[in-house]
Amino acid sequence: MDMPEYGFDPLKLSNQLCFPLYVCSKEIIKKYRPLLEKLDLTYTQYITMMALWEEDSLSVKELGDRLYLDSGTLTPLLKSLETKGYVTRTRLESDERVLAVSLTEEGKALRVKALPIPAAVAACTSLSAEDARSLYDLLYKFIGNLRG
Amino acid sequence: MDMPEYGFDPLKLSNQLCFPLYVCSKEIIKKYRPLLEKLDLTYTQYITMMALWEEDSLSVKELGDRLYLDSGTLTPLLKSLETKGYVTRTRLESDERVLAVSLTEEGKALRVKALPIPAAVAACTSLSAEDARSLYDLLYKFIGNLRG
DNA sequence: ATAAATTTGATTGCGCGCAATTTAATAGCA
DNA sequence: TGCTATTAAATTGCGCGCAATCAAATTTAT
Repeated sequence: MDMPEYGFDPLKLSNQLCFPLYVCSKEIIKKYRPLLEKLDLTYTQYITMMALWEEDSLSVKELGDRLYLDSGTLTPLLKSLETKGYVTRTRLESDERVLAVSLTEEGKALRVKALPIPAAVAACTSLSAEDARSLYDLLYKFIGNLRG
Repeated sequence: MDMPEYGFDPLKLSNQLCFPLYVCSKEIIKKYRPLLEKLDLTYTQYITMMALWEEDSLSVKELGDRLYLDSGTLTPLLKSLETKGYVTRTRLESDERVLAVSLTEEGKALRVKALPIPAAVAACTSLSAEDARSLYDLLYKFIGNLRG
């Protein structure tokens, strides 16, 4: 027989922290889509390019560490970026297990077209600078705690 | 010819707000996986069940509005939940376009097995109560701004 | 030197997530 | 009454996201 319940319901959607995280992530990525379409990139491809714009020639492993993605996601994604002509994939002579991913000239040039994107997306959100900063800090605190 | 750049780089991964959102969402859902496995639910199925535990018998449309999901995601997901025996799918006589999703007895009973999950996940995060509250509030502020 | 363990990446398979299209049913209106 | 517009789901197709497995190369310990 069911007992009546009082007070806090741990299973209410509005009592979850994960649910708004999940929604925010999806909804904000949705804002990127029309902008990235012009560059022929998906969001995951975009952050991969960002990692390479910061440091050209990274291994799949290094990319995975920085982007929190594994090879099951990266391998087909990198092949797709190679097909688009944005990156090359070359195995190291010194260690044939390591696949080095590097930008092509076209891939490097794409960065200029991507430059206005962050501000364009930020314009959709209308969070104050302080709120955005707080959110940023809390998210990284969260990630830091999770990694273990 | 390239100009040297000074100061803020809008395309640095560490200058993005979306990236840590995306990572947090994925990493926290990863924490749910082993817990939900025991209930034979994925995370998306879990939040669908949560919506139904809150209010039994919702249309696909209502579920989509509450969960920020569309029919392309929900239709196969709900068929899967039906196959597992957790929900039924019935069209309304009054309006045959509307598909009512309702809990079976097994689906209702599953709630008890799910009760300890939120606390178990919260234990992984070790955010203080105040930080969790701040994060929660900022995320909903963010969602509120995005909906337009 | 050689066997065992580790590391790196590829592959496979499944479940979203979503845009676009289609089908069916209802509501609004001349 | 019909005609149109709208709404609700389903369907299709593609790209992740990730667990699990596999193969190859390297490191290590004996």
